Amino acid sequence: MSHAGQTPLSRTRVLDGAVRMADQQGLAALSMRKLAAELGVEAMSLYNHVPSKAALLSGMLERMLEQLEIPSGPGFDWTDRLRHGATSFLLVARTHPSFIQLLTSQHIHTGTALAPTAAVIGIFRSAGFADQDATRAYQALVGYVLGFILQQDVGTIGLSCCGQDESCAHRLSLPGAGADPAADFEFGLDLVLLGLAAKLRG
Amino acid sequence: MSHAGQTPLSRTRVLDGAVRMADQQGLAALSMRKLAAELGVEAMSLYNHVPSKAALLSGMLERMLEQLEIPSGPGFDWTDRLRHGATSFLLVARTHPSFIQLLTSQHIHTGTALAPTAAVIGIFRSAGFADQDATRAYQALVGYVLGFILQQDVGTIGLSCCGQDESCAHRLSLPGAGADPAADFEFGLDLVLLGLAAKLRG
DNA sequence: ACCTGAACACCGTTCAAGT
DNA sequence: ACCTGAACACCGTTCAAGT
Repeated sequence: MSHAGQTPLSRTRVLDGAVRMADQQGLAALSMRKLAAELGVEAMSLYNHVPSKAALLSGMLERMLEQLEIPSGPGFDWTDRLRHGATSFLLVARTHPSFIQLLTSQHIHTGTALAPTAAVIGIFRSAGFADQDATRAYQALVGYVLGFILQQDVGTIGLSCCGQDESCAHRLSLPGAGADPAADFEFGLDLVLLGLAAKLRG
Repeated sequence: MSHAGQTPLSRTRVLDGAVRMADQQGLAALSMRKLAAELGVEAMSLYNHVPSKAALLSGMLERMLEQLEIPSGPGFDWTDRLRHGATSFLLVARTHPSFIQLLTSQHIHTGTALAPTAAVIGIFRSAGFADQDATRAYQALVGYVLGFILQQDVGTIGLSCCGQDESCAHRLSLPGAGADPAADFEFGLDLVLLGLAAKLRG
């Protein structure tokens, strides 16, 4: 028999398996050989559906980027649309702990990869920001969102030395950090969005 | 002879060599074996001065963190001290392209590693922020700085497909991005610092 | 005390061979 | 068209041996 009689391999099945494996065991534990084993197949079979490990990682990233929700329709204030987009970004990062690492190590130029960027720029444009200001607003907002998540990840990983319980007080010597992560995130998000709104008015 | 007659190996020489190698060829190209070769020594000799590759990476990160300048003395407004610290962070990231990647992959709890965090928290405290607000201000500021650099790195690397010249217009479909990176950085930095200052006033 | 060389258990990937 | 198995050039690291 060819592949133990299971449903045949496909790019989708390979990518799904890779994402699941990275979610559960971390990106460092993901190897072509181990992924193949978990799919009940030999390592080299993967190369029929994915040209290289780099392509596998890019495919995983694309799958995650597709999960971003950046509302474009009417019925929402531009700040609310960006707030929704930022929260969606945070959610994807929580669901897929390798998201940020993939984002910063794989460089893809497909349509689905650039769509979120184009969407956010579009929102700033329609809000009234001119070319360069739209770009700077984009960089400020995305910078904050990306950095906050990164920072929390560092804190979380650093925590692992203290056992499973999150009651580790000195964490990063930040008093009261992590008590309400969502509120912490929105504190800075409001700071940036309100600052941008003020800039737009005057 | 023992090591080709050169100056003897030491932790300092090993770390310096590793940082230089990562600066020039990227973190991915840094292996114990290649580092040893460049130091004119056998791979296993490194283990006399560094217990593991993870320890090597942590040591490199510590060396970079020591280069951060966060002024604590008087004669400066608290926003100016933070502005200086943020700019210093940007400089270290430019000098050592692996800085951010090391920061997010190595978790160290030594004094020199936590000093910058403590310094920034201290500045917010002395400016008048209470416990939780100081932490949130810290997260907002560091989040922005970290994320902006990350974002620029992604953009820069993405550029590599267009050749050496930076005249690649569509980059990340950001109009006018990269024309004045320092000004772009300060745009968001001011946004955060001015927002925090306003919050402090009431 | 420090450096070496062989060895082990891993990697990603090529290539010739099978069906 | 797709899967396999052996092979190649790499990894980090252990261990026994050298000086």
